Amino acid sequence: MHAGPAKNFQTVKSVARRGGAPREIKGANDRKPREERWEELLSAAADIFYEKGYDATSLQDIADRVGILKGSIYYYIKSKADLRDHLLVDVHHSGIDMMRRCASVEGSALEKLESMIRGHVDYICRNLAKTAVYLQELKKLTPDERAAMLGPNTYRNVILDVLRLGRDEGLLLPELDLKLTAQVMLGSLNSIYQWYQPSVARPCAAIADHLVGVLLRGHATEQGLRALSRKAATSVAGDRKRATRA
Amino acid sequence: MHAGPAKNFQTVKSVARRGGAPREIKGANDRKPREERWEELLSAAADIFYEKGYDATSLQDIADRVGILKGSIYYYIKSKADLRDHLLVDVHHSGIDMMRRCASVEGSALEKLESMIRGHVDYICRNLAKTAVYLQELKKLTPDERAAMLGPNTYRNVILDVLRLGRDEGLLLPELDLKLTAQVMLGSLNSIYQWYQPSVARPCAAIADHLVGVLLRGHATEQGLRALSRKAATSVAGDRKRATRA
DNA sequence: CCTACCGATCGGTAGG
DNA sequence: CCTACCGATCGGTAGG
Repeated sequence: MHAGPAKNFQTVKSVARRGGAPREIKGANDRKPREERWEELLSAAADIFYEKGYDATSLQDIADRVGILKGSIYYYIKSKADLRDHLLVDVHHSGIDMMRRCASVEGSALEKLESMIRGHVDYICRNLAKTAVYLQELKKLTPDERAAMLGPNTYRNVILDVLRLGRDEGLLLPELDLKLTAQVMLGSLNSIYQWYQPSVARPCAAIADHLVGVLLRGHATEQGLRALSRKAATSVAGDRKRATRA
Repeated sequence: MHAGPAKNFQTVKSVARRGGAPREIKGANDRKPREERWEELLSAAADIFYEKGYDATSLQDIADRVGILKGSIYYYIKSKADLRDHLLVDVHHSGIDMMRRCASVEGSALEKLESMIRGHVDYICRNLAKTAVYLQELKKLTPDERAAMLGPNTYRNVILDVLRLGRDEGLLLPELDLKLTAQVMLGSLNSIYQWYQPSVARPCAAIADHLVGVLLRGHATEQGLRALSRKAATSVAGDRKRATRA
């Protein structure tokens, strides 16, 4: 299943300890620092949860991948759900932070939106396993559990704030239901994890470009699109101009 | 493989036949006809798979909901996976059929596209549990398993065909990568199952309207949008015109 | 982190 | 469809 060193080196250890000699005799098989092992556990858990799903993953699977015994995992966690919750909280906060930074770039609401789209697509592609676990397992929690675990901040609200700004600036179509818009935008971006697979042929940036184009054209006013195309050569509106010329 | 349960209804039948008397002595506790029970099983399975996920659902859960013993489920299926596969195949074929019918409406590619969007949104909202199970469990299969179970036809290809038509008609932006476009469109529509919950406040049709608007504006040429707005008073392009005027 | 272990539950089956 | 059952595995724990 995985090629690693032999796993039961305990006897050697106790012998070495009793002898008074430094216990790092076996080098490669030595215990790792707590923090390091913990990171290994989190990342192995994310990978296997991604491959098989949380429920179908046993602690045995995770222990095997990391190279310890199943029971030893309880040296680090209190329950299987505990391991999952650590992942959810980590992903949530790092993702929301990223989204916030993107929302705070200088420029119009459309430029903020473009930055958020690129940031989110990039984040998902770079953290496929963790994002997938996050999105899939979050749905199984009740709203109360979710709020207790992650706090009141949501991706949807970060997007919604920028949408409201854009509407006030006259850059977004006035007939849009902004809450629905935020939900659909977020869903469209999130759905990437369902089909994306790292590939040279279609890099992550190409997907981001595509989504920026479709979503901005889909929601912005003519005025908004013109303002955007006046600015950047790399922007969507720019792409559209170029394509139209060709 | 998926044409309903095997047809060996043995014991009870033969007893009834042999005795000649009607076997409906116990009234409330009576066995239901095989087909009826089978439908109950499929629908209970879909609901519970949706609530807890396939892996976290035990056959005991399903048996309890239907009111039979766990072991008795094997009168209808050969394995737990068998039950899931029946659901996947059913949803796939009924969904693809619906999509095909939408794609064959008279009119331009944009009108076909609008019909497909409405049809798919409606299908998801009306079959939330089954769709969710379909989308979630399908991802866990290898491409080979998927092809063996569902055949070569995919949602993505039905959409792709219409997109190619639209590009040839000059109704879609020429710079679009159509395969990527089909994938993203499908993902955007599918993501509805992640957050939709039946509600009077925001009916399914409002979501469909929104997506038709965003997706058509996001992908169509000016010419395509104008042609569409010339036709229907309820179309998106019409909405945009009205909004711009306001 | 390992040893050694437990109760509960799981999918599944033989036979009627 | 029920009775009666099984081997395997699961999450988890006491104690070092």
